[in-house]
Amino acid sequence: MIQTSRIQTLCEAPPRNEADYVLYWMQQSQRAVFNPALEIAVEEANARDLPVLVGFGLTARYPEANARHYAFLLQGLQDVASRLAERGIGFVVRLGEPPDVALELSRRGAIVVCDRGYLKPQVAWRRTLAIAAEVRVLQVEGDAVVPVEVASTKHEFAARTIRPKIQRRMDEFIEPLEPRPLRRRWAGPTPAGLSLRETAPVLQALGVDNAVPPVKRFTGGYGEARRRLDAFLEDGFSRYGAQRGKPEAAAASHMSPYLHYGHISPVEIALAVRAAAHAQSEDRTSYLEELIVRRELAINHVAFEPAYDSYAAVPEWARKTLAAHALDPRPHLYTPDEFEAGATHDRYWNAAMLEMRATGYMHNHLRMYWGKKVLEWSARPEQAFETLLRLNNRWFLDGRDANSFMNVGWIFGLHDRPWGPQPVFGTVRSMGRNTFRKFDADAYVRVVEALAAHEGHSGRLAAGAV
DNA sequence: ATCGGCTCGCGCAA
DNA sequence: TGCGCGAAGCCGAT
Repeated sequence: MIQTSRIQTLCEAPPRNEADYVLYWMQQSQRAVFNPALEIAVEEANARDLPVLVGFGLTARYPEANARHYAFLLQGLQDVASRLAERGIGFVVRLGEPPDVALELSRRGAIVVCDRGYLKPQVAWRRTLAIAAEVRVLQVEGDAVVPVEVASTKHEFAARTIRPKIQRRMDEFIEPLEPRPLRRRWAGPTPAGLSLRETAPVLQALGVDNAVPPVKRFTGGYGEARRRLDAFLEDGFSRYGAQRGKPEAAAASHMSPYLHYGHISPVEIALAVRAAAHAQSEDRTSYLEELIVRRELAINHVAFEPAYDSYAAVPEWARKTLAAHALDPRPHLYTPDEFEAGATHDRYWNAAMLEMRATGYMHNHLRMYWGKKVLEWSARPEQAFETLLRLNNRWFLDGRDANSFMNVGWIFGLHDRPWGPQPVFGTVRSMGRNTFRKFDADAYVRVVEALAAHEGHSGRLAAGAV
């Protein structure tokens, strides 16, 4: 049963009688497993004795998109292609603006089903289609556990304000989703589209920024996401409680890039975590807190704060105190390029930057330290915000996510409380060397050097003064 | 090693 | 209107 609160009608036009298929316009939920939009499309098709066609619009014009992001995305689409073929569902990927691709394919469709995204470009795409479409368009929200407006109808101030609202409702939404039997398999020729057999020619055709190369550390797609999840639950989860604060221990599940591209459903992860055999109940609780409460606080932030991608999204108390300290002397001052090059005096900070550049990932706790230092070592907080957002969105596989905007905002006080005043930070929380009391920072540097070498980065980190 | 103070605003109890 | 409390802070006193 798919909860009706996951479904919204974006275009009220009647379904088309003379149609060849039901179209699922896939953009956010890039998976063929545990995808409620896909299952709704199957139900709609079965009701009309039609096959299902899944269409995906691939644009190189998405803000800040680069070869790293697209290689991962295309691996995910390869996984989608093989699973849909097995299930007898048609699949076409076309170059173009997603709503244009969807509109074109909708002309032979009885209805259109799409998934939901929360960022401004994703919302705009769906609005564009909804205005132009000549058939009914249904949106199915499959990448949040609790649909955004069910959790809250306003911008939440902090985790503690949204937590009870989510916890009250989440059990209704943590339910299995079985694939529906398909009445009619896709039989005709597949509409013209890109071949996904090889990703390199597609990257070439897209002409995306090659300065940020693909990574070996993470391979995209549902199959890979599920394999990692199972390995984590078998092995890592038993160490999660004790080790999760330790970036050098690799005790994390690394689901964030997969969640960002919709390669795996958060509901599927939540079910698996609840069922995990060797887990302590505390570990389950803290994992679900991050997966659901924290992640959906980020979704609430981008859904209800239109300025989420600018410094204006930082709460007023924090902007005031940072402004009052804008002229404080900075003991170290770097340009955005120096940050990006990992050329600071701080060896541990540089290691974090190298992990990000070389592998597209950074441990959560280090993301905080790393970000707080960019605030501390930039000439102005507004500039630090821009630097952080750019680095996040450029190098992280999970960049350009709702979480990216929340994490950057948190550095400046978003969803946080004030603390005793410090230079530069004012009453915004600062972070310093205490961070490294909690884990073996030198071991972390060695881990990063090994990971970077595996990605083809030569040489060791410069010694640095710290 | 541990503890209190620093400081703001939401949301609930009253 | 008062009060408890919050993403993992820092500093100084004991």
